[in-house]
Amino acid sequence: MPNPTSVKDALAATAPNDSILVHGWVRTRRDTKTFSFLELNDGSCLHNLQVIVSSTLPNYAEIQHLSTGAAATVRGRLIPSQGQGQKWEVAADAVEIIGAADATYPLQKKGHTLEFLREIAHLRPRSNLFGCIFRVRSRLAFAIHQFFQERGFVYVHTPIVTGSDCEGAGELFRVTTLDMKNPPKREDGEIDYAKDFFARPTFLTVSGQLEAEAFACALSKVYTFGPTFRAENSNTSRHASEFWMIEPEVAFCDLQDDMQLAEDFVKYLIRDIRTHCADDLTLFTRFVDKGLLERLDFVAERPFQRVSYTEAVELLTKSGHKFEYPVEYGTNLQSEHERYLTEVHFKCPVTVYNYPKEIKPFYMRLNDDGRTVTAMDVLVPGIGEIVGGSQREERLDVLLENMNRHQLDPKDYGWYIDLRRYGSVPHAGFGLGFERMLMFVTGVGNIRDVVPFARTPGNAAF
RNA sequence: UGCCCAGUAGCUCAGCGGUAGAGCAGGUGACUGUUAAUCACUUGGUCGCUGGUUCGAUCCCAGCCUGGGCAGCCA
Repeated sequence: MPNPTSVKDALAATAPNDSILVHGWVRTRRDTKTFSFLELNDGSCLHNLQVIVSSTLPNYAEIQHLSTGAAATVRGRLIPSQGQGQKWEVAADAVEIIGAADATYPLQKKGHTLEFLREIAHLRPRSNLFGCIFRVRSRLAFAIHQFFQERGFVYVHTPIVTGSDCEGAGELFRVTTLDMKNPPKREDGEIDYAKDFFARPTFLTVSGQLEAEAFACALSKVYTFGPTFRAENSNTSRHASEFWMIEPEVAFCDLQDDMQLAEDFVKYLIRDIRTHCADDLTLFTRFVDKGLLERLDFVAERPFQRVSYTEAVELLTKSGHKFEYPVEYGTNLQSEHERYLTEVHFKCPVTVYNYPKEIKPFYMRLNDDGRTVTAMDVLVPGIGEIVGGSQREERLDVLLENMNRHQLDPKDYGWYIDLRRYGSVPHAGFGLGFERMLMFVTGVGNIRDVVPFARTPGNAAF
């Protein structure tokens, strides 16, 4: 009995093979008088393997009832196809029905809406589009590790359950084993988390940055790549409650280095997907976003535009463009402003840096002007913010002052402050939203469609 | 969370104050090295839920539920 061959390998064959074994799911069946065409897909690639099933096979009557979605194993000979459209096909000697699928199988041969497919998240990876998306997702994750590993970065697993609720990146999910119906109470009537599992309040992490800083101040170049959780009631096509984030953190690194790293990183990922997921990208180009390949190449080849926040505000004010929200110094750039910069004015990714200190978190390094901090955001056409980063405040006194200004209690940040007390060095890092990068690379417009089983407000089915 | 849009067959949609139609899928048959095959016939619906208006509601109104778009928060 031969070892199973993947559809991908079968289609890439360089010579016929008179004994081949293929597993897969039936995509479609077409009958003729003396034989049937069976298209088998096993997810190894976008394409199906065409199988010729002769009516002389003993179980041919059963095979004629094989419908879309059924699982089958085929033994036979890989031969050059007589028809157009594929180089190889399999002439079956035996077809074993492993798992039938009846008429209630929800996936048709015809296209479905993305909204419908979301409701059958357990079956949608069997569609062409989602097969492509999740193969690209896998490759993108691999490329991320490759980029950092090639450059001597150390992969750090920062905690998912965190004891600090003060990372300043949004609402947190509480982690508790207390009995919600009858929680232990303190004398003041508040819930007594000292009696909880970790003997303190705990949450799901919103960022591994602070912990990554600790490791960067020891291993010099580190990165995290893991799940993060935000309990924000965000209902948009680019927010999820559970998403993956890549957070490099580099010691002896300033904002300029940081911006360069982010730019090199994004370009590397695009080039990697461009060369390793060519087939999948053609499907996105055909059915999702006609301009995808051009945009990817454009972004990979051209330098990102860099403008300071102050320049960006001036540029937007002078543009003469009417915005729904006015542009003024000291407020966050609105989506429409970011879109104007990256889609209309520069028509390429834009790195905006040096934001007013008031609108950024306490850990960002204060610039010499005393009014801005070394923050940077990378904005890309179609998605908006994909990277957010900064050089961190390494000066103990300034950090404490920042915390004071943000009304944070240094007691809650003991270990973090320690990093400035012992061998403190300039360091910087950023966070890149994995799903947003995946959206950019595939052209898919909704974050719910690049996550295997998406978690969004009001939705954690599956 | 706010504003806007939509819920009709398994899917994608049309329709209309007098309780419904198409294409695809499914079934049957024909035809064919086909490839989202083709052709003929055919099964299939409490028109999201609950109230209200009306002689009569799938259609008009209100509330609710679900989905989507945009905005805020961010990655």
